[in-house]
Amino acid sequence: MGVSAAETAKKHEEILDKSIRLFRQDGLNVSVGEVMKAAGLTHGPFYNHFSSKEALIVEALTRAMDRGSSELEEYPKTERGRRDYLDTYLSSAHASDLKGGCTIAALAVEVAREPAIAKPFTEKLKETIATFSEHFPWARGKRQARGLAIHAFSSMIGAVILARAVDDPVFAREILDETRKRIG
Amino acid sequence: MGVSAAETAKKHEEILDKSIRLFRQDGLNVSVGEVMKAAGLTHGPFYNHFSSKEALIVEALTRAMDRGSSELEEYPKTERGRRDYLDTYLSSAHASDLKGGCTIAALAVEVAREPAIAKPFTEKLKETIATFSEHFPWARGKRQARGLAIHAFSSMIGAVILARAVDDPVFAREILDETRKRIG
DNA sequence: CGATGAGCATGATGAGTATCATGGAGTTAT
DNA sequence: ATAACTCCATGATACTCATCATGCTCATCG
Repeated sequence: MGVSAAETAKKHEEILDKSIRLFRQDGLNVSVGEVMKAAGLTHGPFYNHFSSKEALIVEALTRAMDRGSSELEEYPKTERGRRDYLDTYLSSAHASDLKGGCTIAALAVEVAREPAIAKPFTEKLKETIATFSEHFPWARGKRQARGLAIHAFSSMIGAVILARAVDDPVFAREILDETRKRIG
Repeated sequence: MGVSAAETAKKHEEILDKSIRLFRQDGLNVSVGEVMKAAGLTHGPFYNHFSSKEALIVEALTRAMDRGSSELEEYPKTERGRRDYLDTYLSSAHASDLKGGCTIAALAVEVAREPAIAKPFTEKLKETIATFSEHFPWARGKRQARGLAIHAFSSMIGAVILARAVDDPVFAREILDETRKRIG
């Protein structure tokens, strides 16, 4: 089954997109076979696309975090835009959408265990914090924008992680709402 | 090699203690064999102690979170005690000690992926939040102690998780310090 | 249009995994 | 003390996994 260059490129994209969803959902130990199945292929051709599973992880993680960054930057720099972003991030819908949600919240802990992927993660997190402190300047003029951004972002990450781990929807929502009230 | 009841009980404890350290360090997919080796046994007798790997996970997680709770309660209810607790939690030493550190920060994401263990996790987290809002009443009298406790705890969890995932010690410390400055 | 080569499916390999089966040794209840 | 029982080590079973090898099929380039 020879395949055109365009289709090959499309499959490559597909592997990346499906894999990051699986990684967020089930963790980095999702098997190569599952990734390929999700992309509509068998396990074999994986190594025509990536040199190893670790290479896929690095590439998928980098891309996903890039997307997260540009999504963040797309939000208008108005008060309203910021509110929407925070509302969305701390929504029950986001907490329920592990697969499609924030990559940092889903995978940061596993990154800590796999130092090989820490470098791209660190870069992207720095960008995110920078964007945050630029566009969400709660303390504009107080020279504390960055510190406040770090605190706000940490609490958002923590809240989503806790809300997801919790069995009780009321408690989960309380975590999200109480956090939302206190940032931005 | 028959073994006395006392030694058996001790081995049981050892399996629980070593396993939770391994789980925090490397995640819940640490193998039964590794756990048993860490406890000084071979893989076989595992099923004399636990009915399944999942049973071990539930028991180890519950115990670890109980310990975390009582540790938290042990801190004196003085201003100084609270400060020490927060300083310790948001220290570089804690961030570096994945194995021995906070179970919630290490395993919450994996709990979200393994609903079987969500119930004990939820119970223990509720206790933790309750203790927090009782003993760390930043807003005593304002009727917002609980909300503030949730926000503070979320940001602590998030900060430790991010600091651990990050490659750059200066950035990691910044995350911890900026968070520390803004709670309690 | 014909040769080349990339990407495909199938299948093999070797390592790791959870769990169960077996038999021995010492502890314990009788 | 003796019998029974419990926990141990070793080994077996039946997966699953990452990675590599093979051969085929078409897209692409000359």
